[in-house]
Amino acid sequence: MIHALTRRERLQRRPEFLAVQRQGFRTRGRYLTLFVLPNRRDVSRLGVIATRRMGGAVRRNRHKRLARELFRLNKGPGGFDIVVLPHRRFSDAPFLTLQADYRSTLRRGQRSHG
RNA sequence: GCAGACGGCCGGACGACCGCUGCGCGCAGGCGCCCCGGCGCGUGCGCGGGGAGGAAAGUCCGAACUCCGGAGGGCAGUGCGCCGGGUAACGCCCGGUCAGGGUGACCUGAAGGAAAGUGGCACAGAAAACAUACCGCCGGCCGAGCCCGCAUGGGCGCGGCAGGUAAGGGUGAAAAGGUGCGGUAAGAGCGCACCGCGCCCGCUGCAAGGCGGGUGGCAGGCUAAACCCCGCACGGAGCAAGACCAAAUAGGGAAGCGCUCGAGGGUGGUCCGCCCGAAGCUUCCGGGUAGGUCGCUUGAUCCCGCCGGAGACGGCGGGGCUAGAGGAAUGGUCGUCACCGGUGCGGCCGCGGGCAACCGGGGCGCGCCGGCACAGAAUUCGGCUUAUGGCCGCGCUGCGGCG
RNA sequence: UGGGAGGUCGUUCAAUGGUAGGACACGUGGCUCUGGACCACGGUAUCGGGGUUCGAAUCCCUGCCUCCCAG
Repeated sequence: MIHALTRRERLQRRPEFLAVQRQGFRTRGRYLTLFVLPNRRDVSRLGVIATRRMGGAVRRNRHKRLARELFRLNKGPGGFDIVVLPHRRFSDAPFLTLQADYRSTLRRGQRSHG
């Protein structure tokens, strides 16, 4: 199932996040910032940054859920670690707007890695 | 109609598609262990049935549970504090009492003790706590003066001395009851009436208290969310508690204390008691491991009915199982219908103004647009507090209008 | 998740329950040809809301924010 999202497709540990943020390519969209790094695997993996500065638990959960949904519905060929940093107004935008923003931002990030 | 008080309830509904999670069943295949067939842990697919809240929040109280030795005694410390009841317990809840606030329905209250002791009360003021007397008021004695008078004498104000007073003035948040009448040299509970206060008695209430009568002319400022006294309660930590399995290293360096005259430890105050206890113990530096299972959801539980009670709540009977994740799931898109707000349309209804055309605002209907709060379980309960969208009540209060 | 500590001018520190005070910074004026230094004057604060008290930065309750610790 190409639209599934399992635990293997997630970044979980802090060293993994730091590697993507430091070595990956950063592209900034209207509602989010992406860090993209090739990972030599057959699947892509997702990590979401939801710090306390964004708001309470409800808003941070919503950011994570929306980011997962974007990743799940827009999987490319695979082989990238992607870290999503939502911006402040992220969860106020309609989903289709976010999806368009995500797609164009991700395309720029992946093209930079050839 | 407007404003308000009180109590209770809900926290959008349904459907389609795509996902997440752990439980049960079925299938496929991986790793580890050994007694070679099982056990444990993870993976994928299919089906079935579950999957956030009234506050899950803040972490302000109380408990359950677990470990610390069986939680012993004194001191210290902390918390609570009208009365009766409820509860496993509480700082919570119910019913009452008193005090304060509000026109009222109602609301609020850490509400024991100031004649056990200690402390504090700035500025102002004479005086701020076993009372005193600044400006005053009052009479007496002494001195000198003036006036009236023939005179004994009388009057007026002034100064001094020793007193009597607390009415008036003034200060302050607060000055030894308040108001009125009598009384007096002036005054004063000095006397009287009413109110306040203390004591006694009676009736009433389980009690806090209430009501009534008598009596004393009046004890005595405020502050205990100041120290404190009295009464009651409290051992300490917290699910990262703790238990088990697996893995891992080496007993490396420095300083201090101690070797029976006893260091140190036994979950943190201190002393006593008790226990362990010796060639080591404490602190710092350096190094290793940081994976899994249980605890983990059946409980002071939820729903319904009956009974007891004024109520909080309790008892009995029947039925239900209602999240257990773990860097952390409960999501996304679309449609229909509710609810709220704005706007447009004209069909209808009734109201006010105007002779009328018409104007104003209201309800119903249709269309469009927007909104739909506060907020996310992390061991589990009982409360409190805070945040927040609405609904309901033949109910309650005040004001205004009409009949 | 659990356990603690603390909020005072713009910054950093004070203040037995009795007028919130310095230092640095800031503003104005003086001195100087100008600037600095110096001198004089001035503005600015008790995290919010209640309560106790005659009186609260201080005591009590409650909310908000910040920081620290962990097997």
